[in-house]
Amino acid sequence: MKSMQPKPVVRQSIENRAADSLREFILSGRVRPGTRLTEIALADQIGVARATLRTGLHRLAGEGIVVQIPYTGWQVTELTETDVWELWTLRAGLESLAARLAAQSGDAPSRAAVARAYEALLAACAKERLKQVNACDFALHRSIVEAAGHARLAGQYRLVEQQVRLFIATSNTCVAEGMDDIVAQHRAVAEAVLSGDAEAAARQAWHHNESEGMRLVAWLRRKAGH
Amino acid sequence: MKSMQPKPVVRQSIENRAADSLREFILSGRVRPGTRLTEIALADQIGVARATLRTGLHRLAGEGIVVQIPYTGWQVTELTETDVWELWTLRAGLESLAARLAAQSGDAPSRAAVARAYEALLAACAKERLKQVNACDFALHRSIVEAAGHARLAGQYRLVEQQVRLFIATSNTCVAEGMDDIVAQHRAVAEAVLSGDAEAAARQAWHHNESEGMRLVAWLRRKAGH
DNA sequence: CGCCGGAATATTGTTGACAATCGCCAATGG
DNA sequence: CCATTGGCGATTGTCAACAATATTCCGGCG
Repeated sequence: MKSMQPKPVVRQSIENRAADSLREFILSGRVRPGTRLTEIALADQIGVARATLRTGLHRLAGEGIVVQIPYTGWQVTELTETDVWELWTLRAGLESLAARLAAQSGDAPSRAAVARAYEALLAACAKERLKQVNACDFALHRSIVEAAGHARLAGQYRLVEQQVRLFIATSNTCVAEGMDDIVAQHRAVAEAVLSGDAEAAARQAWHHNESEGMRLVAWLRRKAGH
Repeated sequence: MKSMQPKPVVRQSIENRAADSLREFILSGRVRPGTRLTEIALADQIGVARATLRTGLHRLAGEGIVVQIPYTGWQVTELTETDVWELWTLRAGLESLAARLAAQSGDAPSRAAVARAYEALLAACAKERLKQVNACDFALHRSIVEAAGHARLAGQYRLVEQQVRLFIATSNTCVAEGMDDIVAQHRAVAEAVLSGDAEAAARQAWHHNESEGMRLVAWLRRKAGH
């Protein structure tokens, strides 16, 4: 009877809590790319010592979310057209590998998770709720990567995903071109993974991310040409 | 006239120097996997304050070289059979992508660097100096990744490479099965990259790393079976 | 002798104070 | 007027001290 017991205390250092709080804040898009963040202000805002906050910031710098400017401050990462190309090609490469591994050796529970994530995406598209579609889109990608059963791959993918989130939250773009397009692109990947077709899964995962990345790069170019 | 000017002063924070010193120490193989490292001892050894050293350790933890045990100490990462599989599959995936990009769009200087690195590997194999062969092997791989012109890919590859180095430095194994094998495996990759054949480059880079990884996993299994 | 509980020890986690650096602005000199 | 220099303020970088935690050790009891 779990409900008869008090909930276990979650142990997490203040340093890690600070990093998590900062990450959430920055990935929310509420602070613009290039914004200077100072340790004194942030430490005051989240209620920890400055040195504790530094640990968090160093961690986010390692994740590519902030950039350290020595003796000056920290900046929220700005993502250029080249950065977008890099993120989407890297995401394509990592996901392609994950889809291949998931198709080859994903176990029944992880396959079920992929199937559920795909169904959730379909349902969100049917309701045409863009925010929910976006969340389900990420969740499907993630479920495929988790289905690969490869911790390092999942860890590296998470770093890329965070930067993809940062870009989407701060760039005022809509990644997809329509609900039908979203469904079609993800169907090919999901079906290949679920049917165990490793080659097709790898190819479709690559293609989906690559084409999305090229679309975004083109969007950035048009935007820059105003 | 560069020689008419004093050499620029290299600015690097003590925190970063500490991280570099620690990384070099650990990757040298002079400390065994699983060894507990304490902040007090390390800080004393490298001559910085403990809090400064902590920053360095946190950085290495983010790179997967050490593991943080809260309130207890830090440990040099131990790499299991699963870890080896992960490292080599991930390295294969990243290098496959890099080789594809290098073959597609590597510029002339970076291609020349790949060619030089390959020639250096051939020369080292001809002399049968294993330590030099190993260094040239890493250098060739790196040159291909740099030729991709993709900073994030190169950054993520570096993290994998460090852990590969850690494994090799601490595992008492010889990765290759002979000079002829080394040459043959690397020739296929180098030639595909240099000839601009993206598909072949990707395929050969994957195959080389995958087969090497499988060999190591098999070696670990034999070793564990004693 | 083995187990358990409490205390001690050795460390890490957090904090605040001092040292170092950078950027900006004003003053000075050519 | 423009370029250079110096000073100051705002921050970051580093350090040492205190707080918190986990492990080890020791003593007592069954």
